[in-house]
Amino acid sequence: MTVDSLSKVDGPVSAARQVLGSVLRLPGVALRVVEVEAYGGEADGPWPDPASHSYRGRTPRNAVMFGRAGCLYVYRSYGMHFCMNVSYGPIGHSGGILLRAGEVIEGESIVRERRARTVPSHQLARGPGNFGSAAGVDLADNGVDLFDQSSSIRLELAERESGESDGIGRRWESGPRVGVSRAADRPWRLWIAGSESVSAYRRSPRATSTSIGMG
DNA sequence: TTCATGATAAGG
DNA sequence: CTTATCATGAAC
Repeated sequence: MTVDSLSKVDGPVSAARQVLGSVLRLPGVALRVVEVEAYGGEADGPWPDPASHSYRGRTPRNAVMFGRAGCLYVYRSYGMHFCMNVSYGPIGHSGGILLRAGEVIEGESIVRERRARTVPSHQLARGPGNFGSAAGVDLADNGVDLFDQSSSIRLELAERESGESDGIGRRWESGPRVGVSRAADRPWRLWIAGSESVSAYRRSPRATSTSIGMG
C-alpha cells in the first residue's frame, strides 16, 4: 500500500478506507486514525461535493487538495481549531479525507501537554479539532508531503485486508457526515467499530433534510 | 443550548 | 468594505 493507491482511487470512500486505520507519525507522537470523513471536490470534477471546501473551485486555502495525493491540508476551523485532511486523487482534481479522531499509540505525555490535564486518554484526539491539537499542527504544516521521508509528519497506510475490516484487523462502520450543512446524509463518515476514541455523532443543526444522495 | 473567535469568499 | 457562514469544542 503506497501513495499511488491514494492518487488512483475510485472515489472518496475508497480513499477514506485507506486512511482509516493508518498511523500518523509526528516528532515523538504517533496517532492511529480511527475516524475519518470523506470529502469530494469541485463541482465539475469527478466527485462533486457541495460540502467540500473545494466545491467552488481552487482558492489559496484549498490549493493543496488540487495538488498530488498524500499531502496534508490544514485549515483553521471556527477561528480557533486546526483540522487536518489527507489529499487524494490525481493532480488537478481535489479531494480530501478529514481526520476526525485518533488513538494515541506513542507519546501520550507530549500530547497531554497540549491538552487539558483532566482529559481521559481515549479523548485526547477525539474530534477533528482535538486531533489537530493533539498532533500539534498549525497552518505552517499545510501542504506537507506525508509520504516524503524527510517530512516531520508522515502517514503509514495500513495493509488492507479484504472485506469489512481495516488494516489492523478491526471492523469499521459508516454513517452520515457531521457538521456539514449540505450533503450531510452521504454515509461518508467511517470509523473503527468499538473504538472509545471515536467521536459521538451529532448532526449539524444546519443540515437540511433534502440533501440526500450523490447528485 | 450558548458562545468564543477569525479566516474565507461573495456581494455591494 | 461588509457580512454570512462555518468540515468545532467546552462550558453551562
